[in-house]
Amino acid sequence: MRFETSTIKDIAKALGLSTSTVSRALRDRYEISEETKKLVLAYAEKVNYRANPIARSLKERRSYSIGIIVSEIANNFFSQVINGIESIAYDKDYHVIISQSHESFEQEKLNVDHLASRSIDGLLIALSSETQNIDYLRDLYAKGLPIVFFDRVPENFETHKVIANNFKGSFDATEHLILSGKRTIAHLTNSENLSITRERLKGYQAALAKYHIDFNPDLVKYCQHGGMHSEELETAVKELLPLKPDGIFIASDRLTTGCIMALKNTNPEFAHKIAIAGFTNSNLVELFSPSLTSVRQPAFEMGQVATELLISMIEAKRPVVDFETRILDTELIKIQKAASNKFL
Amino acid sequence: MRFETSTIKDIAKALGLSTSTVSRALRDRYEISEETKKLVLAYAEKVNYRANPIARSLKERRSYSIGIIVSEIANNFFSQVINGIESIAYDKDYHVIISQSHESFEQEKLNVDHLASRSIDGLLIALSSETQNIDYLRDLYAKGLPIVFFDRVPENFETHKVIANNFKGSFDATEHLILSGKRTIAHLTNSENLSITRERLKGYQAALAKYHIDFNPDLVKYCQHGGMHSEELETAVKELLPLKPDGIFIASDRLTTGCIMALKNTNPEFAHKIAIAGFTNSNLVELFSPSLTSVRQPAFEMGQVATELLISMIEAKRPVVDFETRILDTELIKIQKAASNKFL
DNA sequence: TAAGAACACGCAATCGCTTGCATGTAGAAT
DNA sequence: ATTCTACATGCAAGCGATTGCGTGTTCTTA
Repeated sequence: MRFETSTIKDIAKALGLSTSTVSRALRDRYEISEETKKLVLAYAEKVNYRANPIARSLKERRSYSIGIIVSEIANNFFSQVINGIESIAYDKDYHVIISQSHESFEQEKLNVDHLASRSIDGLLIALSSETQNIDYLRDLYAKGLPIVFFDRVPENFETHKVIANNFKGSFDATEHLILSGKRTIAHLTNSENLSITRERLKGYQAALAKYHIDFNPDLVKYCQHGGMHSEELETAVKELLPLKPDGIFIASDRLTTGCIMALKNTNPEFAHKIAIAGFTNSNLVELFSPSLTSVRQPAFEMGQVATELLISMIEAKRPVVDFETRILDTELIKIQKAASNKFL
Repeated sequence: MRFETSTIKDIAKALGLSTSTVSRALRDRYEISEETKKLVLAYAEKVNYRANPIARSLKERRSYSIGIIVSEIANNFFSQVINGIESIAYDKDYHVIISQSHESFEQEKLNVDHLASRSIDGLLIALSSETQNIDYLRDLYAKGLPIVFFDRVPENFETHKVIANNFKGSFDATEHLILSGKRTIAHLTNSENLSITRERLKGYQAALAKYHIDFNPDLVKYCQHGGMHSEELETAVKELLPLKPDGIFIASDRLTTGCIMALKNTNPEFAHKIAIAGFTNSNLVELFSPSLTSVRQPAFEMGQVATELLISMIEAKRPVVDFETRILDTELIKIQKAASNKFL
C-alpha cells in the first residue's frame, strides 16, 4: 500500500484487542461494552482511521456507490439531474460514479459492464439514442442489480422509472406556438428509439389536432445521434427550410441549442423570423438570440426522485415487485416579449 | 453476492486446476503452458468471466482509476477537460471518478479524502475558489498519491501542472477591447485565492500599460464564489455601472455567462452598449446576445496532457522528481461584426 | 542410465474487513 | 456453594485475486 493509513489491525495491536472487537466498536454493534467502544473510537479518531472501502466492499459484496449513465455531462439537463442525484446519495452515504455514453450504444454497454464489475449497488440510467437492445441490462437486473431509469426509459422493463410529463410539455409548447399565430410548425427531435421522442411527438400531434392543423410528417425531422454531430442538425434544417415553417418545436436540450446554431449558420435572417420553442434546461436561454420559448424539465428533482427510488430498492429487505413510474411536470417559459423586441 | 458472476475459483474447479494456475493463465504470466493457458482463456471467455476489480484492488493496492475534482461539471470548460481526461484514461485502461467541489473547500476536501480512501491511483484537481490551505493535499502527496493540478494550480507545490497561458489570453482579450476603442475597461474576476485570478489580472494590467491606460483598482471586481451565487454578480455589476466602463473583461467561464446575465437583468440597454470580452468555452457563444469576444482555452487538450502526466507519475518506477508546468495557448475568438450588427 | 535443469502447477499467505461461533468471566438465581 | 445466564471478547473463515515458494514431472545431457 502506498498510503500507510492505519488499519483495523494496527488499532487492535495498539490497544491490545482483537480486530473483531475493533471492528465491532467501529461498526457500533451491540455485543460490545460501552467502555471499549469509547476507547476504540477515541483512538481511531486520534490516528485518523478511515475504513478501507475496498476491503469492505469485497467482504460485504457491496460498495455503497451507485452508477450513473447519461449521454453527456456537458448538457444542462443531465448535469442538473446529476446534482439532484448527488444531493440524495451523499445524504444517505452513497457515492456516485458518473459515466458518459456519448449517445453510443457500445460505450453505454461498456460503461455499464464496468460499473457492474466494480460492484455498484445500483444503477441510474438514461439510455443513449442509439440503444435499441437492452438485454444486457435485463441480464444484470436478473442477477440482482437494482436499476432505475430516468428521462429515456425503455418499455417492457419492469422497474422504477422517472420521467417528465413529456406529452404535456410538448403539447404546451406546441400550443403556445399555435396561439401566437403559427400554423406551419416543424418538429425537430431525437432518434425514434427513445421514449422521449415518441412521447413528445404525441404531444406535438395532439396540440396540432386540437387546433385542427393537419399533421405533416415531412415537418418532423429525426436526429439519430441526438445532435452530437452538427451535420445532422444542418441537414435537418436545410430540409425544413423549403417547407417554410413559421414555427419549430424542438425536443431536447442539445437539439435545441444545436438547432438554433444551425439555423443561424444556414440562414441567419430566417433564424430570427421563425418562432422557436424547445426543451432545454440551459440557464442561459435569456441570453440567446434568437430567443425562444423553453420547456424546462425538473431535472434536479428528477435526479432526487430516481435516487430515492433506487436506494429504496437497494435497501429493500425483500425483492421489490411493486414498481412505479413517476411523472414530473415540466414548466413552460415564454419569451419575454419586451426584452426581446427591444434589442433585436 | 448478488451477482453470481463466476470467479477464478469456479473456473479452477470446473477445469480441475488450482486458482493460482487460472490466475496466471489469465494474467498471461510465463510459468504456464500454452495449452492450459488456452484452455483457461477459452473457458473464461465462455462463462464471460470478469475479474473482480475490487478484489484486485485490495490485493494490489491500486485500482486503475483516477480521481477528478472540478468545481462543477455543468461548466463547459470543465466538462471539456473531463472529456479530454477520459479520452486518454480509457485508452490506458484507467477509469475515472468525477467529483464536484461546487467551489466549496469543505466539499473539495471531503471528496478528495473519499477518493483517496477508495484507492485511486492518482488525482487530477482544479482547486475550488475557496481553497487556501492545501495541506491536506500535501499529506496525501507525501503518502504517495500522485497529483497533477490543472487550470487552478497552487504555488509552492512541486508536481506536474497544466495551465492555459492565462497571461497572454488576458492580454489579448484586453488589447482587443482597447484596439476597438475602449478606454475604461472593467475586469470581473474570481476569488483572489486562485492562480488563474492573479495571472489573468496581470495580463489585463499589462495590456492597459502597453497602451498607457492607468490601472484603476476600482474597476476590478472579485467574486469570491466564482459566480456560483447570482447575487455576487449583480452586486459587482451594480458597483461597476457608476464608473461607466465602456468595456469589460471577464476572467472565467461561469463568470462570463453569469455577468452577461447580470448586466441584462440590471440594465439591459447598457448590456448592449458595453463591449464584452471573457474567458469561456461555451459552444453557444454565437447565440449570445449581447455578443462577446471570447477567450477559449484548449480544455480537451488540457485534460489530455494532465492525464498523460499523471499516468506517467503513477507508472513511474522510481519517484518522479522532475516536474513540468505545461502552458497551453488560448484562442481569441472575436465577435463576427457582420452577424452581430445585422440582428442587434 | 542417472542426475540436473527446465518447466508446469499447487499450496498457502496475504490484502483489510466482517461476522458466526466458541470461550471466558462475572453476576444472578437457586 | 453451584449452576445458569448474559455479556464481552477472541478465533478463524471468508470475500476474490495475486504470487513466492515448493514439488512433481519431463526432458536434456553426460
